[in-house]
Amino acid sequence: MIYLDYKDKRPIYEQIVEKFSDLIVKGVIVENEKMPSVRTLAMELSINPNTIQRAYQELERSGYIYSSAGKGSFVSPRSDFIRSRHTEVTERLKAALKEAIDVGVHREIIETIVNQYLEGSK
Amino acid sequence: MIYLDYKDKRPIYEQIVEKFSDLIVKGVIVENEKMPSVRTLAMELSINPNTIQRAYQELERSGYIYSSAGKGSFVSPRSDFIRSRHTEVTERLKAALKEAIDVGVHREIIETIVNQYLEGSK
Amino acid sequence: MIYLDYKDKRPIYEQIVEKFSDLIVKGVIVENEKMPSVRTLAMELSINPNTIQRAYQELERSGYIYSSAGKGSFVSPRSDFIRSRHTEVTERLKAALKEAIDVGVHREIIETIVNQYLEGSK
Amino acid sequence: MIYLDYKDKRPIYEQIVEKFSDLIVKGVIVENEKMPSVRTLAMELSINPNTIQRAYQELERSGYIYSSAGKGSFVSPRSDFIRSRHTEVTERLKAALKEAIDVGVHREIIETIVNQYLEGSK
DNA sequence: GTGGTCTAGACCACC
DNA sequence: GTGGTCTAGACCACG
Repeated sequence: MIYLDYKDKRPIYEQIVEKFSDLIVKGVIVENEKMPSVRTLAMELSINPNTIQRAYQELERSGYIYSSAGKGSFVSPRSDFIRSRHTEVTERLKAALKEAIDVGVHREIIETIVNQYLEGSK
Repeated sequence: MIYLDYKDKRPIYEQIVEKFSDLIVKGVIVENEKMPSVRTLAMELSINPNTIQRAYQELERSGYIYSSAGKGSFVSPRSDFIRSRHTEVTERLKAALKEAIDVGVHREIIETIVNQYLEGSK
Repeated sequence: MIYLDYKDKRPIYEQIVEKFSDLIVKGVIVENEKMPSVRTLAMELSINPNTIQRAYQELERSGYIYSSAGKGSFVSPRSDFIRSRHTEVTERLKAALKEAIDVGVHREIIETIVNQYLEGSK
Repeated sequence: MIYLDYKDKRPIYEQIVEKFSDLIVKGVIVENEKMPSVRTLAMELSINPNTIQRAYQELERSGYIYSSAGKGSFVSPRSDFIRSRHTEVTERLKAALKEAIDVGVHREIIETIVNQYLEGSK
């Protein structure tokens, strides 16, 4: 379900956060579905439970999951995080656009790229 | 000429690299212009010369500047780095677009954002 | 009669205690009225009877209910707990006021908030 | 500077967060002042550095301090956290008021308490 | 020296 | 069984 990339220089817990938030955003894991337990996932990835714990903690802070001791961790209802995710993503888009313009990429090139992606998503 | 942001989580040397690469890309510092010496810049920013040294190394590795022993560091000719910078920036733009679409941001919203920035740059 | 919030970080037994103590304080359940049996409530909420048991123990310890073996649990006479509940609640109010003042919230803002709530309760 | 209460059932890291946020809010520690290093504070309190780390991480997330590897942790400018602190504190006040009213504390008593504190702060 | 990450192993309350 | 906290000790990049 999840693979780690040890060549990636980002911390492991961050990779896990990214993987799961993706799965949740894309609807692969759905509302109120149970997340793998801290211990089992730790064994599966053969890393320390504390690292998983840290990742789950971040996922909870961002509203992707909720946990309750003794029961487990579960995926949050979509409405709880979808808004923040949108603004986060559009902020990144704005930054990328600003940088491209600053660096002097021609407007036509930017338009072409944007249109490609917008067409592809229809 | 350069200000440091201590609340920025990135290493200081990386901030310096970013600041100078920006200045160079935007043409504020031009081809073959002399970079401030490691020692004077270190004093100006009151940080360790090693940190400046490290930043200059990175700038050289990325092709933004070249150094000649005993004389100092100088800005590279534009053609040496401008292309790589462009592809780097457009890659980031593509990634941001893909993610926005994946997450389900409406096409109209993306178009509006893009147009805003393209208009602003005219 | 009672709903659980699984996103609440507090233990379930504590939520149950809070819900019932509220119902009792507000007079929804009255003196000497019988509490639902541990088993039926456990089934209704589909949780472990031990959890209900624990909640009832706490309620008894706090003086909200009393139980007699073989007969069930019953709501205590109001006078038994109402005083302690009042002091508890006013202590919390004092703490909140002190903190607001310490942090530097303007007196006018505090007054406005207080008046809003006092008006609303008329 | 900081004392731990081992009878307190809250986690240690949370106590530390509370102590420092108080010191910062009350201006005992001022803008850009250096926080004790993770290791020295750990030794002083004779607890594990990880626990301090966790506390500092929370303080940073809440905007009270900022940290940079290799340099240390520092108190944020007041403007960075004062707003969030105010809303947090007024929310707590509102909750306390609501509860007092729900439980049936007389309006006159609430008014008396509020006036006491408001007078005391003049 | 600093903060940040990770492991190994333990204990706790809750369910 | 679950998540949550804590300790002990290690390694890393940064300054």
